[in-house]
Amino acid sequence: MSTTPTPGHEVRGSTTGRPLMAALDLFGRRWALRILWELRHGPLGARALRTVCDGMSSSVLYQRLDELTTADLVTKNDDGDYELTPIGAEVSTALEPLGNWADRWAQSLEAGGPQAG
Amino acid sequence: MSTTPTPGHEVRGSTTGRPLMAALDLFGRRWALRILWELRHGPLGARALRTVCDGMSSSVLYQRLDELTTADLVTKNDDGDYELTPIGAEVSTALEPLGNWADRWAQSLEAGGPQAG
DNA sequence: ACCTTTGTTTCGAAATTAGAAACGTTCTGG
DNA sequence: CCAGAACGTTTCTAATTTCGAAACAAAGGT
Repeated sequence: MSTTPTPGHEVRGSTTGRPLMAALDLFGRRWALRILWELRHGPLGARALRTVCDGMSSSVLYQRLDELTTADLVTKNDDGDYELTPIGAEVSTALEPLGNWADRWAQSLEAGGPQAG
Repeated sequence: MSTTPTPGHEVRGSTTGRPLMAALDLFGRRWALRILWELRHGPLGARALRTVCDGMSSSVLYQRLDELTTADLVTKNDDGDYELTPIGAEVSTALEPLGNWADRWAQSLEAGGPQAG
């Protein structure tokens, strides 16, 4: 199967076809966000990508790569390495605030703790 | 089981404990991002939340709610409704650029198409 | 030709998600 | 207090997804 979520189509969890819902479906699949994140600094070969992703299973790697390629977020360059497309590169930019947020999150958990009132 | 990813701990897909990796694990679970998104405008009861999420299965809803609560992103208010915590509300803010991105993504797919050169 | 590294596919096992059903509680109206 | 309806939650089985290892082809180096 190869159901890559795309704007304008019904996706898992939403029938509206809104772009954000397609994005949330696509990015909600395991490792999808991570792959984009790891490619943000430049192209990587499949094996290298798997290594930086702490050894994600190859079957999932290729499935995600296929989805992300269909979604035009990732492409294979002339060297055979995977890299972000222009619009794919914008994802990691759009995700940057999330990186900052995560640090604040960590601090807030240290400070108050999840249970501490 | 109840393995809620938190900063400082080993999470699925990363052994470093970096906050972003914990976030990526937590948010990479089905419906997690969507729940935060749907709560961005205010509290919702469980049943209402399930409705706006296009009928996500209740078993997953409560599992996510549990994880997000443990992660201190969601809390249950005095009315019994679920709402974002302060740090949880910052997630949807941090996610806003992603909403804008998704619209550009949709346009870029319409314009060139995934396959079109 | 041989060994090594990389890219990719396949397959059974393990984990996650889906979906429906069920149960207790709360609220509304007698 | 008693029914009925809506809500919150838990539980169980089936389907889907992900894991993890193994295998094979292609490319490079010696």
